[in-house]
Amino acid sequence: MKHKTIGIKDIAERAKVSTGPVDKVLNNRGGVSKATREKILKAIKELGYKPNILASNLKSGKQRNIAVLIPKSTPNIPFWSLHQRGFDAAMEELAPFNFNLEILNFDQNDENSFKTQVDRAIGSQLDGLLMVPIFKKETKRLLDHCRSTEIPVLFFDSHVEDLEYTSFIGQHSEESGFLAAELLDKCLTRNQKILIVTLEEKDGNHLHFKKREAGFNSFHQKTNVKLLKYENTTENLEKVKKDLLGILQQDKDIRGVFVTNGVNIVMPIVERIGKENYKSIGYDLIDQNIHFLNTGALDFIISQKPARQAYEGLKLFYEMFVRKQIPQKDYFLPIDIVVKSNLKYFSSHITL
Amino acid sequence: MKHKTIGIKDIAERAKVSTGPVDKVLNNRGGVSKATREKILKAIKELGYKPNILASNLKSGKQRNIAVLIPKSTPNIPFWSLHQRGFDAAMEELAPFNFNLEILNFDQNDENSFKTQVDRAIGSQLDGLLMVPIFKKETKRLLDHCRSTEIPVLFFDSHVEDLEYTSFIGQHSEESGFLAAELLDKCLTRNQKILIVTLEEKDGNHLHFKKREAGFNSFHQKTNVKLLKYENTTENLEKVKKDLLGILQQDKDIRGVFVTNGVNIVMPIVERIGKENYKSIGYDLIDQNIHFLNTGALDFIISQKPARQAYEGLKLFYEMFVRKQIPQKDYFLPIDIVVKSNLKYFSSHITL
DNA sequence: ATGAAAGCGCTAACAG
DNA sequence: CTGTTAGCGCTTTCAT
Repeated sequence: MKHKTIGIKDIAERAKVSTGPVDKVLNNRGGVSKATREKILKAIKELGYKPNILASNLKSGKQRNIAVLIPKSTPNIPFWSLHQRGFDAAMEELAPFNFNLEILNFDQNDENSFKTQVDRAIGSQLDGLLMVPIFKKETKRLLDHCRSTEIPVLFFDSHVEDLEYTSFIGQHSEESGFLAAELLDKCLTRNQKILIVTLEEKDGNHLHFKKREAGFNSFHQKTNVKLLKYENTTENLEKVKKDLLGILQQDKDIRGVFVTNGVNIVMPIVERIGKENYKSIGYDLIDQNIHFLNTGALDFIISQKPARQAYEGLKLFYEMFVRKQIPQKDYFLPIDIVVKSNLKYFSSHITL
Repeated sequence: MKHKTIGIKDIAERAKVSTGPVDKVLNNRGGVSKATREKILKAIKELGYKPNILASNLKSGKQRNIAVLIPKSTPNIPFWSLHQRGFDAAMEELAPFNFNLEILNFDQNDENSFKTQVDRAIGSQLDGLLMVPIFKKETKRLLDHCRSTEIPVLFFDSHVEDLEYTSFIGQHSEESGFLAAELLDKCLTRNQKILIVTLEEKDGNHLHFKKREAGFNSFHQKTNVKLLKYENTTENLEKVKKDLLGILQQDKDIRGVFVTNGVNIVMPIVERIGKENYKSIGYDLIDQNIHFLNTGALDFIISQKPARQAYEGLKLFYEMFVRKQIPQKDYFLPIDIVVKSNLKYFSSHITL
């Protein structure tokens, strides 16, 4: 069954022009008189023309250069290495379309390193930019450049308000906190208290943590559950540990622990006192955290789905460049709940 | 930067033949002498040739006919309507590659209707078959036909042992049951009992339910938690309801409810007695179940990800036909935990 | 501003 | 069995 495809030639014929102008109209390249443009658009509509992306990409065969501005992974913060799987998967899938990825790493605690990479991005010949917008001022500078050169910019991981970007992909942090609260609530009784812990890198980007906490609190506005809060930097870890130990030992009504960041530091203390006394929840599927899921000390992990963010980000460029679709503004990924029994699905390479 | 692509011509040149035989070797079409075949394969390897799927599909432009053998959705069992979203998404994404879907519905309680559709599938000109293998005998007949005509067959939703199929996509039912047990265990104390409920259609396919239960039991081999079990068909619903009400009222130590099937029938009874007394978990994101998640009567839903199964199934055919990849045997999708707070991500059309 | 025409890399039909 | 060749639908260059 050879479904008669209508192509650029049919349009040309119908509009009584040749294929040259038709192509120009289809790709908004200009250089077509108003009159013929009208005729062509009319023919396109009448014939219900759908472009053949295979033919179009076969002919042009052009490279699409995508730069990825992402913090570098460190032994302490291996989180940023989790994205690679998604980049790899997408590149593999998009291989026929000549995507070209340049990863630009920076130190998330050092604005200068960010600036350096922003400069490199501005200097290179880009078709698209996928970035974690950690530092606002430099991000704005980069964004201005991209706007003037019409390069689409996708944010991932972190959201920044009132900046003009193309699209965002990531987790809704408040909702993840709200979800965490619901989960702990199911495991605890009403007279039990919950400790909220946030441990921060000294100069880091803490937006996520605040939002998670806000979401958590928002759930508990309707309950009478007592929430305690401990917040500190990771500069003096010994003090942090002593503090936490003290808090948990002193108040035996604390039975829930919500860690917005640094769950791998908190869990050894919980284990010391007795993991069977606590229900706990933390973020991110890094090995240090997974360990405590396996020992049973940590009950839940909420994943930000870094690999999926990376994968969907690149696919979004495919949608834009190859399929000429206009993306939605924001893509909030599903918030996955990971426990010991379903861990393998999320840590393995099976799915993203 | 024009990365010099090596094509079929380069191979021909290198092997001192023309493109004709090269194409035949690449596509295993036969009709090539052993000697030239060797030369060509050598050249392919030496040059690291990668086929250009754009060109290949542009030229051949052939239709791929995929039949989908799936139970029909009914008001009572809307589950089978959830797949459509996945089919739609995949078809949209694969539009350039001329896939053609034929949905063959059957009554999952009527082997005859299945047979009818098997006949239709055998009679039509297929390139691939995506099916729920409910009835073993007829499935085998269809499989034999497909093997002899070299049509790849993907099973989804249900797994059938010792049948030769290409690949399976779905949920690992035992593991989902094990997960359910872990979740309830987090919410209950050791002296509380759990009721396992299975409600079956009279002639249905109950493999999933048994496996879920087995997984659940397997978790509790290491605990001292008391498990009770209630199993019945949905033929006499009044009796079922009376039975359940009796069981729950009589034994106030029952605080957990695990429903392998029919959670929408069980939950009204839980609500009647007092939903705050129970932690409960059931399967499938159909509206009737979602309702109880929203009222707070049902704590967890495990989704089989029907839309994702449908989507991945079609994508697998894309991998096979277009990208000429050989699929793995089994794809077990991640087991998602859905609670009230993250429900919207799984019921909406955002992601699959 | 428009038309004509040469391919992109591959397939498939046909001739040798 | 092997070589030749005409396109697939679109982009792009060059001439008009």
